[in-house]
Order: sequence, then C-alpha cells, then structure tokens
Amino acid sequence: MELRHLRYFLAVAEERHFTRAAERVGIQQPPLSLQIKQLEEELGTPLFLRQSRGVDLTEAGAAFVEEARAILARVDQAKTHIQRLSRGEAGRIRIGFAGATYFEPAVPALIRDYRSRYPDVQLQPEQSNTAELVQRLIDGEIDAAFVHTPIGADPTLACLPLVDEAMLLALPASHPLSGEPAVPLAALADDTFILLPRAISPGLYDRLIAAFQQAGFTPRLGLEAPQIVSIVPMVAAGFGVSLVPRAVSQIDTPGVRYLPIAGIAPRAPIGLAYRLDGGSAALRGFVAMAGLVDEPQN
Amino acid sequence: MELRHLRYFLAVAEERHFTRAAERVGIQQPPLSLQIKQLEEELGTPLFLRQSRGVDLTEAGAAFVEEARAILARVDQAKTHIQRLSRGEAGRIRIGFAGATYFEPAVPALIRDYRSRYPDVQLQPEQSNTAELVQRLIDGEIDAAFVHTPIGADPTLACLPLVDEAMLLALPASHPLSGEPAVPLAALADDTFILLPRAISPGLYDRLIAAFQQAGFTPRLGLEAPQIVSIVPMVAAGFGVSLVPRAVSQIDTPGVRYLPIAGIAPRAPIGLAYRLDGGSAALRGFVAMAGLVDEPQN
DNA sequence: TAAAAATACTCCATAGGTATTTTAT
DNA sequence: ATAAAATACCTATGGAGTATTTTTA
Repeated sequence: MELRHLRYFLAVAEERHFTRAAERVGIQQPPLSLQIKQLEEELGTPLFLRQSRGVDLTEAGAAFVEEARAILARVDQAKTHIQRLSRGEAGRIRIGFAGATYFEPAVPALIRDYRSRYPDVQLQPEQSNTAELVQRLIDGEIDAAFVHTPIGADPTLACLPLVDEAMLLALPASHPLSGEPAVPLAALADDTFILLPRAISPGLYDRLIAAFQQAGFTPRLGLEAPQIVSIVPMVAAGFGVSLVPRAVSQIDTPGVRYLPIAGIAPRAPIGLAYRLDGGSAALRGFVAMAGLVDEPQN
Repeated sequence: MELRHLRYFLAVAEERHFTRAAERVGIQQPPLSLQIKQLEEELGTPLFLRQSRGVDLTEAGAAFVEEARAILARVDQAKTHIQRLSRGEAGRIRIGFAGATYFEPAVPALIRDYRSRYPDVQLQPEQSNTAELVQRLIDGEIDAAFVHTPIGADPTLACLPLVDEAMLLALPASHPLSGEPAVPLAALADDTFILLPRAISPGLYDRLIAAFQQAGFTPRLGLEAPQIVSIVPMVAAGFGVSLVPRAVSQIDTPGVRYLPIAGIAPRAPIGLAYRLDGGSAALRGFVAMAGLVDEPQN
C-alpha cells in the first residue's frame, strides 16, 4: 500500500464516481480503477459497490474513509512538524544558568525576546555553576549555558561573549569602609575574603587572584562559598568581604553594601557556551539572537 | 511522499548505514540514496548526517523517526481494522426487539452465543413493537429485529423464522376457569378481551381474530393494550382476559394465571427480520448464526 | 440504450540495478 | 587505504494513457 492508494481512494469516495475522481487526481479512469482494485485486493475486501450511476461505499469502504483521512492528515502534520523543527520554530533547548548570570539583565532580556519570537520552542532551564554546566554541555545533557568565561577550550564547544562588567566589592554594612563611594582593593589587604572554590568557576577565580597580585597583597581566605549567590548572606553575617559580579548586586540583601573598586577592577565576563555539533535549529536560532542582541560590552 | 519513503527512511535510521538498509529493504544502495534524497527535498531539510562510517540522524531525522513509525503503525492498524470489519469480527449491529420477544429463551441465547463468538461487535439493542421496528428497518435506522411474523412483504427485507409456539390464555386469578389445566377458547365467549391494536402487530392480531372465528364467536373487546407486556398488569387488574405469546408468561405477575388453550391454539411465531442490502459483514454473521442455532420449530 | 466501470493493450516515467567516482577518516 | 555514500548511466517494472468491451439500471 502506498499513500497514492489512499489519495485516490478518498477521491473516489468523495466523488462517488471513478471518472470524476480520476479527473480530480489528474489521471485517467482506467488506471484509477486499477489502483483501487489493488487496494481492495490488499485489504481483502471491496471498498465500493459499483452501480450503473457511480459507486457507493461498502461498510469497509466507509470505515476506510476515516482511516485514510486520518493517515493523510498525520502525514501532513509530520511534514509540518519537521519543517518547523528544521526552521528552529519548534523544538526544545535545555539552557543552563551559572551562578547569578540569571540576574544579569541582558540574560532574562534575551530569554524574553527569544520566547516572543519562537513561542513554540520549549526552553528548559537549569541552574548550576560554570564548571558543572560546561561538563553537562560536553556530555550533551544540555544545549547551551550562560557561564562565566573563559571556559576551558573544548573542540566541541563554542562560547559567545555577552556581557563583561567590572566586579563590585561586597562589604558588610558594619565595615569601616562601607560608606565610601569607591574603595581600592589594597585597602582591604587585612580583611578576610570569602571566595568560591576554584573548581566552581576557574575563570572568575583566576581573575580575582590576578587582581590581588596587582594590588600587591595575598588575601586572607575565610569560608568558601559553595555558590556565588551564597556569598551574599555570608558577607551580611560578617564572615568577611568579597568580590562579586555586578549581577549579584541585584539581590538586595540588608547588611551588605556593594561598592565600586577604585582603580583597575577584575571583570566578570558572561558568555553563552553551546555545542558546535548540537545540530538543533532552535539552538542555532537562540545563539544567533544572542549574537545580535547582546553585543560584547566593555 | 509515499509510504515507501517512510519504510526506506526507517531502515536507514535503524541501520545507520545506507548499504545495510538497502539490503534490508531488498534494493541496492544507490536507489535507496535517491529515495532518501527525494524525501529530504520534500521535507526541506537533511535527515541524516553522512559520515565516513555510516550515518547519524539530524535533529529533524530523529523527530521524523517517531512520525514515520506512528504513520506506518496507523496504516497497519487501519488495514487490520478493515479486515476485521469485512470478516464480521468488528463493527456494530443495531437490533430491535419487539414486544416480549426478548423473553423468548432462544433470543437471549442467540445474543449470548453471538457475543461470545464476536466479542468486538457492538450490539445496540432497541425495544419497540413489530410495526415500528419494520419501519425502522426499511428506513435503515436499525440492522435487524426480532419481530412477530408475518411482516408485510418488502423487497429490501428478509425474515428468518426462529421460534413458533402456541399462545397461552392469560386469566385473572379470580377468573372461574383459572384453576383448569386447559381451557377451550369458546369457553371465554362471554369474557372481555384485552388485545393490542392491529397496527402494532398485524400478524399476531390477525391470527387471534382467525382463532376467534374458528371458535365460533366474536370477542367482546375491552381496553387496548399499548404494548404486549402491558397486557399482563391489565389482566391482573381484572380488566379482562387475553391471549399472549409464551414468552410473556416468563414475566411472573401475581394475580395472573397462564393456561394452555384446549384445541387448536393460535401461534405467535418470532422471526429475525433484516435488511437484504445492509452490507454489514457483522450482520451477515449474526443472521448466519441465527439460521444455524435456532431452527424453526413447530 | 446510455452511463460508467472493467478490460486489453501500449507507452513511458521512474523505481531500481550496475559501474564508477567522491568523500572522509 | 578503506569504507561508504554520491553520481552517472542503464534497465525494466508498473503507473498511466488509449481504445474497447462489459455491465446494469
């Protein structure tokens, strides 16, 4: 059986007339009769009662009308689905968000814009840290991730820079310098610093260490925060001071002051990392939109 | 697009190898490549990533695997459905039951046997009287009906005789003759008779009138019962006596005695009427079973 | 007798086969 | 160098066309 048989059958069933049906499907009556006969042989039962003025459907024929319509509709539907998938208009993107990247205004703005343009693409968010997300990208468990760059060079991954802002100091409100408009890093040489373990976000960590070296001191390290956002309550609780990406300052916590760093401040660049071979058209659309809307800033 | 394309596509998707897939579907590799290319052109997107050791599915290809499987499964299902319909193993029969025919043991026995042999045929019962059911048969609103024969000759209907039993007298328990083992009809010449209107079941009515003539009297007619089963409570209430098919005596009502008629008793034959052109295989199966199991009796 | 489907045949488009080339590891 | 798909070209099946016959109301 081929779809041709179903198309021809429906024409005859609807016209109740072989000759008219043949005209409708663009062939002559004898080959149409032949195709219907093939179909009837395959099904093992007549589909039409041939009468001298056209034909009527048999019981089996009437039932097969429904079946044939359903099958052809399903075929059309499948075609449309695949075409939409291949145009990036449908599908699913699993997106990771590292640390507080979700609070960087450009990130939710991009998500919002993408959803309004591609409402039928399902976005599946996932919250973690840069190192974990990069691993999940490599393993193919997620399709893209907003991470703190740089990430380790991997041949299967690409990374599109999105935003690059100076980090801020996070001081407890009780800190003597918390009222200043800006503080040089060196002024905190005697403070205890709350940092992330390097493994969570090596890029960010290395920038901080470089900044301390440039400021001419080695920081006293206190507690290690398990994730960026948990630095804030630790500072509020007086466990020490820290340096955080601007996005973190969106979380307004009582007892914490965010101050610009006077002089050269370490930066916390955010990029969109994604698989190069992912092959999802929806992902390509997402990356393309990220590349257009969010030009790398300095 | 033809089903061939889907079959070939699934072979390639499952083998991940054009040459092996070609072997599996019984053609050579180049024509298979051509068919897949046609499919990809119609869908407007590649389905496979050609690699030097076989192929991988693209995103669209992976989605199309599901679609193609669903479509081919639906085709198989449709085929099976039609074949079962045409063998009378599936479908629906709308069956009418006139008067008390449902109480005639052979009738529920036939229904029971048929349902156990063809469990997937839906039986849709309808209760009415002979005249109404014959009309509904002619109008094509039901497929078969258990009726009191004879029915008017109609070229589109056939009627298979099923059972033919003598009618019984129905007397109120208070009737002086209600204790007799059998009563001749003539003994009731002075009683009031409760009968059905002739229009409800002409065959039955005419037999009764003939019986009265043979017994040598014209009955005094009392109330008319709207349907056979309502004769029973009317007799119980003392409105008169009646003659009823044996099946009615299955309804055990206090205050009513059923007695055989002494001498020649009118008969109440039951037949299965059905459309000759109905064309439903399930109906043919039902009629065939009725013809085999329930030989006409005397 | 007339309308319409079936049959008989012819033809050609295209599915499928064969030989070879290209491609990618 | 090798495995595998693509390309080129050929063959032939069977889908479609034409002419005619059969069927049935």
